[in-house]
Formats: sequence, C-alpha cells, structure tokens
Amino acid sequence: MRTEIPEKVLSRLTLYHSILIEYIEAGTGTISSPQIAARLNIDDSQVRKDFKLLNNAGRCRVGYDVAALKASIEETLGFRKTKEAVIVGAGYLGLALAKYTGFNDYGLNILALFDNDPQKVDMTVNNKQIFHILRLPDLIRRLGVEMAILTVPRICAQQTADFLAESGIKYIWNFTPAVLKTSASVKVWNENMIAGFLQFAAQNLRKED
Amino acid sequence: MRTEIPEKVLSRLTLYHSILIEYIEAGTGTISSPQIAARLNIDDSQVRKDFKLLNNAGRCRVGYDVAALKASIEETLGFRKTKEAVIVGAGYLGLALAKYTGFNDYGLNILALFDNDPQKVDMTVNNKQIFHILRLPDLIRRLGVEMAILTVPRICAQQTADFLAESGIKYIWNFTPAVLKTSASVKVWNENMIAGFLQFAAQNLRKED
DNA sequence: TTTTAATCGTGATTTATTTCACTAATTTGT
DNA sequence: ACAAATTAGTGAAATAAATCACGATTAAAA
Repeated sequence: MRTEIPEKVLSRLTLYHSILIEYIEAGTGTISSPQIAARLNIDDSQVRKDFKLLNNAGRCRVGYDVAALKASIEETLGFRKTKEAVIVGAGYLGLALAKYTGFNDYGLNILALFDNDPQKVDMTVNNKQIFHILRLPDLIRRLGVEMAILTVPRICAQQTADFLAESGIKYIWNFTPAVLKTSASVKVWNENMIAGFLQFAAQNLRKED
Repeated sequence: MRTEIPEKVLSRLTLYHSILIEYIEAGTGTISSPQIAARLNIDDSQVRKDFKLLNNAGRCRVGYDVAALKASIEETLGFRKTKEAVIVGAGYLGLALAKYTGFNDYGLNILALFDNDPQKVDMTVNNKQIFHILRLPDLIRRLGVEMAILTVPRICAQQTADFLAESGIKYIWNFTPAVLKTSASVKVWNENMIAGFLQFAAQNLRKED
C-alpha cells in the first residue's frame, strides 16, 4: 500500500530530518511548516504536502510533533533496516568512507573492503578488513551482501563494475565519475561529487567572467 | 548573453562529459543523441535540446563531434576557470578530498586545510599544509580564497560556518549533514552523501520488507 | 467570550521538465 | 542517380513539480 515517493521528496526528507535533529537537540517539541520552509527557501505548502505523503498530520496553530515527524521520516527512508555493503577500492576515498562512523546511524553497515593492491590486503580499517579483490565473489556470497560501494579510479570503474555484477552484486553506489554500463539486474546510484561541485560552481562563480 | 542553464541540465552535462571521455579514449570521433540517450535511459530529444542550449550543432545522420562537444561542456561547466578553495576539517573525509588529485582536472585547486586539533597542525597532505583554524581569517584574506569545503563533524558545522562567514568566505561546499543557516551573502552547496545513499536505498531496497 | 493571528490542509494555477511526433537533412548502399 | 535509413532540430502535448490562494481550525490574547 505504500505509494511511491518521488525522488525530489526523498531528497527533501533528508533535509527535514537534519533540521528536526536540531530541534530535538534544542528541546523544541513542535515545528511549523513555515519554519522549515524558511530554512530551506521553499514554499511552506510544499512542506505540508511532503508530510502528508508520510501520513503525518499537524495541528493548526501549533505545527508538527518533532519526534513523531523524525520517526516517520526515518521509517520512510529506512533508517531502521540494516543495509550491508562492502567497499571496493581502498584508496583515500574508500578508506575515508570505511572510517566514517556516521553511516551506522542511517542503517548502513560496512563489512569489509576490497582492493587489488597486495600491500593493502589484510590491513584493518575501523575494524574492517581489506581483502584481495579476487576473494570478493566467495566472500559476498557467504556473507549475503548485495551492495558494493565503488571507490576505484575512474579508469578501472567499468571493468570492476562488470566483475561485481558477475559476482552477484545487485546494487552499486558509484563514487567514480564513470557512467557505468550495467545490465538491468544491477542498480546503480551515482554519487558524483565532482558533478555536484561543478553545478555549484557554474551557478555561483559564473559572474567572475 | 549567456542564458541561465537549469540545474537539471547541468547535472546531465556532467554525465554526457563522462561518456564523451570514453568515446575519446576509444578513438570515436562522433556521437549521436540516441547513443547517449540509451546510456542514460533518457529521451534522445532531451539530449539534443541540452546540446542546443550550449549552441552545439550536430550533423544529420552523423551526430555530434565528440571533441567539440566535450570542449563545449567544459566551457559551460567552467573547467578552465581555476577555482581555489580550502578544506575546513582535516578528518578522514577532509584528508581524502585533499589527497584526491582528480579535482584539478575540473579546475578545483585546494590550497590548504584547517583544523582545530593541534596534533594535526603543520602536517602536510599532498603538498597542502594543515593550519590551525584560527589562522584561517588571515590566510584566506591574503590568498584571496572565497570557497571553503566543510568537512567538520555535524555537531560543529553551524558554528564553523558562522566563523567562515565572518572570515569572508563566500561559498561553502558543505559535506556535513547539517542544514546550514547562513546570510544571503554566503552560498552553500550541500553534498549530502547520506541523503544520496538513502534515496538509493529507499528506491531500491524497499521490496525486502 | 470574542477576537486575533498563526497554521494546517488542499484544490486550482502556474511553471518547469520531459516526451512525443514529425520534418528536413544527409550519409550509405543499391 | 535513387532509395532507404538514420539523425538533427523543434513545435506540440503530456507529465511532473512548485506555488498560490483560501477556507477551516485552534491556541492565545483581549
């Protein structure tokens, strides 16, 4: 019965969530749609419509219950469901992600890392072991892991993605700038940080021409 | 005379760019809109309209010139303009970004890092020195830097952003999950990786309920 | 109690974006 | 030279998203 929530809305939910955490830390029990809208520079009716989508009712003249709203967003975004993943590519970015503890709060549990550099193999990062990439097919099968976080250099991104697909990986969170070619059975989410930066730059630094 | 290019289009431009690099590496001189569209699962007329926005003409029955198109996209996205920035927060993510050499290809030049941990001060990462945060106001003024990449823990994100604003920073590329409160004179781009992940998870891992 | 002001909920409107459908051009093959 | 097929270019239609506008509600103030 859960209706499909548009990507734009999901994106806003994460921002609402961040604001709600602030309110909880400040001990404020309710929040109104105009308050949230002002923070995000969006229309307050949009905020209300988003909350409606989560079946979250507010009270006139008062607003929404912060704790209930936060719980509702976490439910929708799946914070509670544990999602296990491995990191493929133990370079700087891969290691940074492995060391980042914040993911756990969002239900992402990183089990191990893989790399093709023998020097890195068997090192441990944040209690997660680095394995040789060739051990990936066997290990993910035994662990039942379906998601890989891809942090290899762009130049070998496609061949690594092919290898992951063959190995049974179903979801790739792609941190490389490559546009991966995959079969329909493998879902890819592109976290193109450079793209994000360029959008920012193109929108803001343009006037310096 | 340059018309404002919508964010959606900018986002696609970065994907087109990545595909064009592949074609150049493969030695292919031209590319057609259906080819690109197929890779990205979008409509081919959309691709053509995007290129039209860049004043890029194609040839019937042949397609677009790969090199010219790539140059045009780089021009639009401002690859050529050097954009200088400092990293604020020398944690794992800050260090990973400092070590990442790919940014240079996109015109982003990271000059230095800042942190409040005395242990880290004066260390060097990828030829970039880590300074104490208190030296930031003076240094960015002398270097003429207007952009900061914020990679501090969420808990101190807002106070750091306030400090950056006071110090004269005009653009913040925010890697923290916090929704920053800033005056209109400071532009913020949120690179919320967790948001990206959650969108991915909510869209794909939902069926396991 | 009555008034006032803030806020929710939501239908209607507007705006933005994507897709469709078709024409004109032009390369390739016969 | 001609036919066939592919592709660019683009206006029209459809879809999606954001904003507007306003009635209903309700807490707080007069």
